Formats: sequence, C-alpha cells, structure tokens
Amino acid sequence: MQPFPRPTDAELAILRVLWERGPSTVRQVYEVLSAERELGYTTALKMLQIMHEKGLVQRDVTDRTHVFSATQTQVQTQRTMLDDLLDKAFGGSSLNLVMQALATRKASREELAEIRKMLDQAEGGKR
Amino acid sequence: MQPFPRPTDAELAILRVLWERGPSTVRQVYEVLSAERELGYTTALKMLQIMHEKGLVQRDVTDRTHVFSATQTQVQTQRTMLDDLLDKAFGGSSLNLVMQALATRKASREELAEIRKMLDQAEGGKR
DNA sequence: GACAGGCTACGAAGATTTTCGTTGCTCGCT
DNA sequence: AGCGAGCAACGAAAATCTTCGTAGCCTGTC
Repeated sequence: MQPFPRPTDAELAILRVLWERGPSTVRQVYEVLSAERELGYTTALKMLQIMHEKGLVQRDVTDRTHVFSATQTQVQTQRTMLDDLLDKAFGGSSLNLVMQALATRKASREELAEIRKMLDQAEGGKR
Repeated sequence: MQPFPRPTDAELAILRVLWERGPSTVRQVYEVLSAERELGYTTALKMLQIMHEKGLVQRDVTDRTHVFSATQTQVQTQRTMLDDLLDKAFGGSSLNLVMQALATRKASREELAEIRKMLDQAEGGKR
C-alpha cells in the first residue's frame, strides 16, 4: 500500500479547505463546506477521521478540539493526481495533456507568457 | 444528469482498450485486460453492460456476439477529466496545471517545441 | 454540582463500484 | 435430435465511498 492514496472527491473538497485555511478544526472545515452544499457536521468529522487513518491529514490532539492539517501540500497532491490521470487517460503523454489543457480553457495572455517563460527554463536546463 | 458521467478507473481501463483497438467484442476486451491483471470474463461483460447503460459505450447487436465501441473519443474524455481535475485540485487554474505537468515529467525537446508552436497559435488567435 | 453546549467516537445505513457464479440461449457439429 | 462451446443476462456478494444518528465525554456557567 502506498503511503498516500489518491484522494476521493469528497476528500479533495476537505483538502481544499485545509490548503486554503491552513490547520483547521472540524467546525471550521464544516462551516466552509456547508456553505457550498448541504452536509452534516458529523459527516465532516467522520471524513477527517477516515482521512487521518489513510494518512491524508494530520491531527493535533493537544486541545480538546482537534486541529487537522493536510499532510501533503497542494502541489504534491496535484502531482500525484496528474500522474495518475496521465497514466489512465493520456497514455502517459504529458505533451498530449498539456496541449489539451491549453486548448480546453483559454489561458489569458499573461498566463501564456508565464508558460513560455517556463518553457525557456525547461529548455535551458536541458542544454 | 449529464449525458456522460466521468468514467471510473475500471471503466477507463476498458475505454483504453476500445480506443486502441476500435470496436471490440467482450472477449477481445477481456483478452487484453486479463493480460494486464486477473479478472473474469463475466466481469468484463458486466462492466460493458453497465457502461452501456451509462452511455459510455455503444453496442452493435447485429451479430449474436455483440460489438462495443466508445461513444466518446479519447480526446473528448480527456477534456472532461481534465476539466474535472482542474476544478477539484487546481483551483481552476490551467496555468497551474500546465506548469505542474511540465515540471513533473520531463518533456523531450521535440515536445517542448511542439508546445511552443501551440502557444504561438493560441496567442495568434487572441490578437 | 447540575446542566447546556460542543466535542469525538462509533456503528451503521445508503450509494456506488467492482467482482463473479449461475442460468439459459444459440449455434455448429455429429 | 443431441451435445458442447461460447454467449448475454441477471442477481448478488464484496469492496469502497458517503452520509448521519446516537452515545458518551468534557468544560464552562449558574
């Protein structure tokens, strides 16, 4: 078993909150999520408990009200999920994936320039 | 309900076969998949039946041995899944996603040039 | 110290996904 | 006609994911 399984959709919703807010209590996570969609407090709690068992979040038990935080950064998780998607839907071709990503959602000119800069770096490092 | 739900992992494995081989019988799909991992013939059959109910595959019933094919092209499916991942893990930033993709797996110089060409086109179209 | 509110733990139901055994049909062969 | 191989349909078990009700504990307030 790998240390960090790919998060499910519901788990990702929680991770998004933790990434944005930083270490948070169940109630804080619950407040954010219940603003988006209907869900019970204990649902959020249970999810966090399960995610803790999976190693997706850490738990600070010092206070009675536990504080949870993501064990992986957003970037690390993004990388994991991207790799997974690459294998499962793009035949491992990152070129293919990048092209799709650029084609699908129009990037702003600033973003395109950003990417171009990135390309320069990548090529530079290769020489 | 949207017409095409996001395929699950097992469904994607089947779609990969259909994309590569084109329209195929259950047995043909089964042969390919069982070479990769252990699974029963009826499992592949059931999956295809469920995928048919979901609209992910079409079925030609002319012959007694049915012939299945994907209803969405690989590119269309890639787009769907990328959009989904973008929303759920990248905060909707395709820039972010592209950067990750480029950073994670080293692209060859030819691929980088290919992407650059793509960028030129994208910027051109924007002017 | 009693109680009210907020907290975690736990069990379990419901929903979805994945797996396969069994059944019954159909075709080709003898 | 009878048999055997291969096929689809179906039900259901197993596994995983999502949801929440209930119970029990702790802590501050009156």
